[in-house]
Amino acid sequence: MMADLAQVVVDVPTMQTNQPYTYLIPDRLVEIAQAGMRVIVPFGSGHREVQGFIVGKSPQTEYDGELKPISAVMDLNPVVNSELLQLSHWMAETTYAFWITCLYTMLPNLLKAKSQRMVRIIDELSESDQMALFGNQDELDFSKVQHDPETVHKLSQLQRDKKIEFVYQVNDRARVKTVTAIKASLSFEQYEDELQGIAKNAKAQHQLILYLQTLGDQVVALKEAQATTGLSSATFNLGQSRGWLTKVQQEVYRDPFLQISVAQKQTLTLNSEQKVAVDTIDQAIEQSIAQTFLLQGVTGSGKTEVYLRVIQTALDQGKTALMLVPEISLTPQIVGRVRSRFGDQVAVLHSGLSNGERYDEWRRISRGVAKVVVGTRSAIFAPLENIGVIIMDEEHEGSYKQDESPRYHAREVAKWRSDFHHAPLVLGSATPSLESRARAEAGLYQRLVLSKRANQQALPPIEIVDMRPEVQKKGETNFSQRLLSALHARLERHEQSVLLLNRRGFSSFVMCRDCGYVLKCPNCDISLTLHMDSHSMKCHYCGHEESIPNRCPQCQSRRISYYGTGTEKVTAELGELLPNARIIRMDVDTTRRKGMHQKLLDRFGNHEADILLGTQMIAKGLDYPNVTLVGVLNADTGLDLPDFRAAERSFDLLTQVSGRAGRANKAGQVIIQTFNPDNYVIQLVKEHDYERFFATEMNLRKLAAYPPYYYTVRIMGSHPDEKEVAKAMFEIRQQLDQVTDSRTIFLGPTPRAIARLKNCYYYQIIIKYRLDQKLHSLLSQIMHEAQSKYSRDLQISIDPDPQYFI
DNA sequence: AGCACGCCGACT
DNA sequence: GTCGGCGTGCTC
Repeated sequence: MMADLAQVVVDVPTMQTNQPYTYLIPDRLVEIAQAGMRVIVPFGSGHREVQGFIVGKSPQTEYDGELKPISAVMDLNPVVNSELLQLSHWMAETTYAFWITCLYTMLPNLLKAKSQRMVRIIDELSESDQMALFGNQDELDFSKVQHDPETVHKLSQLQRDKKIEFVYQVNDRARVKTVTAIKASLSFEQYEDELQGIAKNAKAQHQLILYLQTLGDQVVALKEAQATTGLSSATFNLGQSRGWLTKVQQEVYRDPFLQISVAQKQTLTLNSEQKVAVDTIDQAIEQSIAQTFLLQGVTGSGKTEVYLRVIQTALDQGKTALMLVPEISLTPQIVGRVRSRFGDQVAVLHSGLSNGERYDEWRRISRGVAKVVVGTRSAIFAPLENIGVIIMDEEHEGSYKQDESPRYHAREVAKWRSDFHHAPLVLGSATPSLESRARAEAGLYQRLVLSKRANQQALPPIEIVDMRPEVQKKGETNFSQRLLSALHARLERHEQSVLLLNRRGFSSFVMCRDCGYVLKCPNCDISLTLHMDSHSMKCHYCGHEESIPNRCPQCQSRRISYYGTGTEKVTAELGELLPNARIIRMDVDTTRRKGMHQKLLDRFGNHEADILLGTQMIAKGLDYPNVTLVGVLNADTGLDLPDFRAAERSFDLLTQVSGRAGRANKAGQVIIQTFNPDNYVIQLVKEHDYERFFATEMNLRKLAAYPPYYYTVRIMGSHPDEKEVAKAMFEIRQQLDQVTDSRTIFLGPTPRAIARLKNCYYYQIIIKYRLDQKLHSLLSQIMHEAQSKYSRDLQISIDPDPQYFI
């Protein structure tokens, strides 16, 4: 029996509608409608239509109400295959997100249709209403008038009088880019006949026919045909009207690679450690084993070459490969290398692409044209089939966790797909996350170590400079004598230096020196940040902007000025200390414009500057042979944040930035300035000793019951009224206490460090657990009940394994 | 989300 | 008496 019912997940992201609804498949669509296709369905009262996904078909349903039919099917082929459909469901379950949100997250933006609310006239209006509201049209886009209360009021009256109705239109935005192309419409002999018929002096026509004879069945872009023949478009038009050729619209893919410079193709020989790693992973690919490997390699140890080799193996086996990188803009070299090795088989997916480019890359993957995918977090959903290997470079990076719903971790999704495809997963890092390193310790992951740099250079020596005596001697400064003379030496030798200003958890704010007043955002309880570019104070959370005060609003003192160190201030100080040095400053302000990031790096790479001074963003991926000195101006700021991962992140940052020195044949040197020279993080960075850092940090995590010993979940509640959130969150806490395992630990509810944000109050409960059978279903239940149980404005979100705790 | 339904206060 | 405010429940 033909299934004629479809289970549809509708685009109404609420907990109450987070389930498949049953629809009739009308006869005309029975042959077409498949699971994984987007559909338009009527939903709710009135003429409301929404987009949805068919997630299954069935001949029967439990639902005994009246069924509505699917209005339209939006796709000819499923946009979500069976694997990704299952994955979306799993993700919705494990991240407490709406199924519909998960489905959209896996697809390019363009496939999210925009629904338009139109107002349509159904009965004659008075002359004045007609003109005032609709003019000469009989339809009106409601979104254009919805902010005008008078018009809205008028429209709702007319609706009540049944003069107008509201209609919802769903427009698919996905457009395929096409170019005009031509193809020959006659046979070789027929063209011979045509040649007899044209005038002797019609040279252009003659040439056109000769050209068409060479084409055979080929379809050639009109532009290209013009270029090769040198004939004008008029000639081709004439050819069309004579019936010599036909014009067709040919689908093309937008090329996102035009801007990425492709590095020189080079074959590198593997050292013995690399060889072991490659062979081991190759074996898992060939035998289709879903083993996870932790590829632990010091900075510059040639992890990329290992990736490329195992991708090649997957391709040789007729399989595909998926490679994730933390941020494309920071690792353009890697993309370049993959592309130079595998050419057109590579598709790239990252945030820098336009919606159109992203859609085209996605289609190339979907159709099996692209067999290797390189991309950032969301590329983990690339519709590749028959995956042979999945690679995650810099697996410890926080950017692999999405910090909005669905709050998935790409590592977990990668694991899921690795299991599904029976393909190995390779996690690469110089400073693995404690979670991954601990799993390797427990034997769940297989550890592969690259302990030597590929270029045989030793890791650069790291020197720790105690800033306390420096500041006592010279007063407030960002540069120790030691660092200054090292910079001097580089200038004289025409070598380059990189300076890191650690700004994590640190901002330039305005403070009154007399009364201590700090300028804060009126909407959010956080300090405003000084922006010299725009001469204003800005809130980094809500975007509030005001002018820089010259008198303290509290005590009227004029001694109100900025406090803290920004790259601007440091650049100025450096300019005074080393007047001859050419400095490039890199931070969020100088790289805000698209492409600026790469431009600045390119300038530095071309030795147009001696010193690159920047924030965290300079720590990764930078690979310039002429850099022999790395200085860290203030190693401390990240160490004492109220976040259990602060030490781990600092270790990673300092290790990464140290790795920028001495990449080629010149020896490198690293100088780290700190007010805490004895801190274990600083000391172990100096020793290049990740393993001891791991052991030390694991002990601390064990004592404090944090990951990897415990799992964490955060429940966040928000409401415009503080009393409402607090009440609801305390009730949730009680509910948790009663049901969950006694060994499970709760923190809170507490107001967030920034309790008020965008005029909402935030409270959070942190849950730490090891084994808790009931917790998951209880959390799902809390999500479900939230809307009906508490105030309607209460927002509850649940974040499994949150990355930031402040 | 968006809409209907229903229950209360303040108005022609 | 009724218009319109918003709290509540439902959407195959």
